[in-house]
Amino acid sequence: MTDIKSGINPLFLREEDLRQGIELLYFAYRDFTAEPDAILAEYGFGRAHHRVIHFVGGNPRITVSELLAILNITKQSLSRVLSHLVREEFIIQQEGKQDRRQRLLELTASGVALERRLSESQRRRFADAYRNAGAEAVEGYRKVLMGMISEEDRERVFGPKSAEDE
Amino acid sequence: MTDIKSGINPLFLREEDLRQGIELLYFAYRDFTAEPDAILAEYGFGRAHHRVIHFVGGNPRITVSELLAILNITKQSLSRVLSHLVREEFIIQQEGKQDRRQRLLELTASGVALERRLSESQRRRFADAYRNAGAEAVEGYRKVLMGMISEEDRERVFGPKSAEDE
DNA sequence: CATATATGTCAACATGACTGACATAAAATC
DNA sequence: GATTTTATGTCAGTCATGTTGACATATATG
Repeated sequence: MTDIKSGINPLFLREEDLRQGIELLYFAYRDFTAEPDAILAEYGFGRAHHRVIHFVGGNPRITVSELLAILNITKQSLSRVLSHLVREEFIIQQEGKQDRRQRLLELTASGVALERRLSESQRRRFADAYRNAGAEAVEGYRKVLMGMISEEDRERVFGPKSAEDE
Repeated sequence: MTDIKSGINPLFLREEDLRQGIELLYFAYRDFTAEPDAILAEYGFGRAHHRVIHFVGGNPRITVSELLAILNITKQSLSRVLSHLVREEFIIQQEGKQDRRQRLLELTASGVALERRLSESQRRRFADAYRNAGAEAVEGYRKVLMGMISEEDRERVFGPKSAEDE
């Protein structure tokens, strides 16, 4: 099943290597969230807050529904962390001008500061790993993971470079 | 931050690219757990059960403390899922021969069957991504992620099995 | 005007982490 | 042989973050 398909079965498709790939992803993800988790705890925030801060930071004036589509959680789940972040003034909501039902989300100054602090930790980790692995390896990392994520996410998050709506 | 340290600052260390690397890891991890989660739900199991099944499957006769060290959770957390898996006969515990305090863990026949089913889903995903990306990219993927995980995990999980790159 | 959409809220529940305290059997050590 | 340490388990409570379902309100759209 892992094998016979095109007749060719490259070495890196051996079960053992696939298993290694799986575990690498598991451990890397775990280690990569550890440091931000510790920072967030200082503020009484959790990983869910981080995600919101990350994507609002990267997509200023994003709508609630766009954010929900990216995070792929229910509005009730988002509501808890988002209102928490708004209450503590890390995020502000502004009424949309074209569509006044929308609450456009943006980081406040403290939101930006926290976002920087959190992402710095992760960027450092990536920068180190990238530097040690080299440019070619980075390209490989991208290729493999890009092939693993759903087309939906790929288009939504990595596809567009053009500004749209609003 | 996107630092100047060795004087050289390769293109792939630009903040934008580091951010892409971070998001790739986030989305890949999420998508990669989705299918197993659905399978597990059939059995009334969750992601925590999957981890136990995975590492017991890959390390037959593992002790509880070794498993705890790999999973990096408390014994109380492990206890809940492990006893569940034992009760439903996906895992058996055998008294250690040298050390009779130990409960060596092993998958039962149904445990193996479930492990196969879960890992098949993830192996397929990896095999596809690997095949599309090519051998060189796979090597890059490994290099980057290996550099991102803690030394502890690297040694414990990837050390003894396969001698890793230079 | 009628309906669809964007957002929010209440309430209940599940999962999987955590801490802290305590229990038992067996191994290791004095 | 007595004591201490280790491997494991258990009770009880808490927290973060996900879920479903029902309902509310303002605004946009046909």
